[in-house]
Amino acid sequence: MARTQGSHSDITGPRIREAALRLFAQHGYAAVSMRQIAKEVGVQAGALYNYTPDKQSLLFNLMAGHMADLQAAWDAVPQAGSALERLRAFTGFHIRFHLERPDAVFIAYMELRNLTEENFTVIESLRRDYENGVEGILKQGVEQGVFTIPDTKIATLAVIAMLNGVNTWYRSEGRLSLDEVERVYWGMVQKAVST
Amino acid sequence: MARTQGSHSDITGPRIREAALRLFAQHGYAAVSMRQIAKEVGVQAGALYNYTPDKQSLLFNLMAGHMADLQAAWDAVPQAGSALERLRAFTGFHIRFHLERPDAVFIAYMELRNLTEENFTVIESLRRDYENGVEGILKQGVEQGVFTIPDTKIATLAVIAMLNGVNTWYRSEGRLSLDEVERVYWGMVQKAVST
DNA sequence: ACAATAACTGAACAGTTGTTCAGAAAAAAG
DNA sequence: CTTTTTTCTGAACAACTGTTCAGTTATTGT
Repeated sequence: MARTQGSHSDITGPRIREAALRLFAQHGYAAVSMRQIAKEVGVQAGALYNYTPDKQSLLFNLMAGHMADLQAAWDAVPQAGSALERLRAFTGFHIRFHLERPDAVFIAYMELRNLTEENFTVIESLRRDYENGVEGILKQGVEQGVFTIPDTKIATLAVIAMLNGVNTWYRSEGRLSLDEVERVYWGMVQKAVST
Repeated sequence: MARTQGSHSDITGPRIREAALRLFAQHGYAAVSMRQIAKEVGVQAGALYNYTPDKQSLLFNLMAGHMADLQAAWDAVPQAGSALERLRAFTGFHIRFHLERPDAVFIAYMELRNLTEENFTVIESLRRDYENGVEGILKQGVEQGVFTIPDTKIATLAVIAMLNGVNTWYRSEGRLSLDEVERVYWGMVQKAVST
C-alpha cells in the first residue's frame, strides 16, 4: 500500500497537531510515542515526518503557536480606560482564553523542561512579553494611586498564578457558570491589588 | 563483581529516592530511565529492585511521602487565634515549606498523570485533605464576618495556586529575602479575602 | 490518455526501555 | 574460621524508541 484514498495534506497536518496536543497534555511529551500519534490520526509513523522534521519541533510549534495566539488575542482587547478597568478586562480575558484551550495551556506550562535550550529561550521570552503587559497595568495603577503593590513583578506573577489555577478545577458542567467564575476571581484580584 | 565494598541498605535506599526525586523533577518521570537513576547512585539498574518493586511505586512513594510530610508539618503548626491569624500562619507555612522542597512540590503537581488510577486516587485524597484544612480557616473567617468570600472552595484553590506560584521564580540568591516574600504574599492574600 | 507530483506504507536501523535472575562477593552471625 | 544472609553484578529478555527511505498509490496538471 501507499497513498490512501482521500489523503490530503491540509487535513492530515492539523489532525497530527490536534492528536499530539491532546496526547502530550494527557500523558506528557516523553510518554507519548510518534507511533501513538500516528495511530490516532490513522496513519503510519513515517507519514508524520512529512509534517514535522522531528518530535521536538512538534512540541515546540504547539507551544510557540499557543503563546502567539495568546499574545495576539490579548493585543486585540481594547486597552482604553483606567488601570482598574484594564485589570478587570485582563482577568476576564485570561480566564476565558485559558479555559477554552486547557490542553495547550497545560503543555505550555508543563513541558518546558522537554524543550531544547534554544527552544526554551524562545518560549520563555514570549511568556515574559505577556507578563510584562500585565505588569504595565499594575504599574499604571500604582502611579495613579489606585493600586497598592510593594512589588509589581511579584504581584503580576501572583495574579497570573491565581488565575491559572482555574484550569485545575473548572468543569463546564459544574456548579458555576463562566460569568460567576469570572466575578469571583475578579473580586479577589481587585481586592488583592487595590489600595 | 557482586556486592561492593561499603554497600549498605540504609544508605542506598535513601540515595535512590533522592536521585529519583531530582531526576524526575528535572526531566519528568517518563523521560528518566531506571538506568539513569542507578548511574546517579553508582549502582547497576537491577539493584534498584531491592528497594522498589517497580518504577511506578518509586514515583508513588515519593509523592505520597511528600503529601504526608506536608500534612504532618501543617498539623504541627498551632491553630490558636483568630481566622486572620490562622490564615497568616498558613501563608507563611505554605510558602516556606514549598520553597524548602521545590523538587518534591514540582513532582507532586506535575506527575499526577503518570500515576496509575488507584495511586492517583490516593494522592488526590491527600491533597483534598490539605485543602480542606485551609478552607476551614476561610469558613471560620466568613462566619466571624472578617472575610468576605462568595465561594470558600474557589477561594481556597485560588490562594493555594497563588502561593504555589512562588516556586516558579524564587531564588535564594535573588532580590528578596524569605521574610519579604512572605510579607508581600500575605499582603495580597489578606486583602483578597478580607471584608 | 499520460506524466508529474504529493501522500503515504512498510520495513528496517541502531539504540533504549523496565524488569528478571543466577551467581558472586561482602558483611554479619555463629 | 565457617556458615548464612544481605547486597549487588552482568547478562539477558522482549518490547518499544525516533527516524530514514525506497517503493507504491492517489491525485493533479497537461
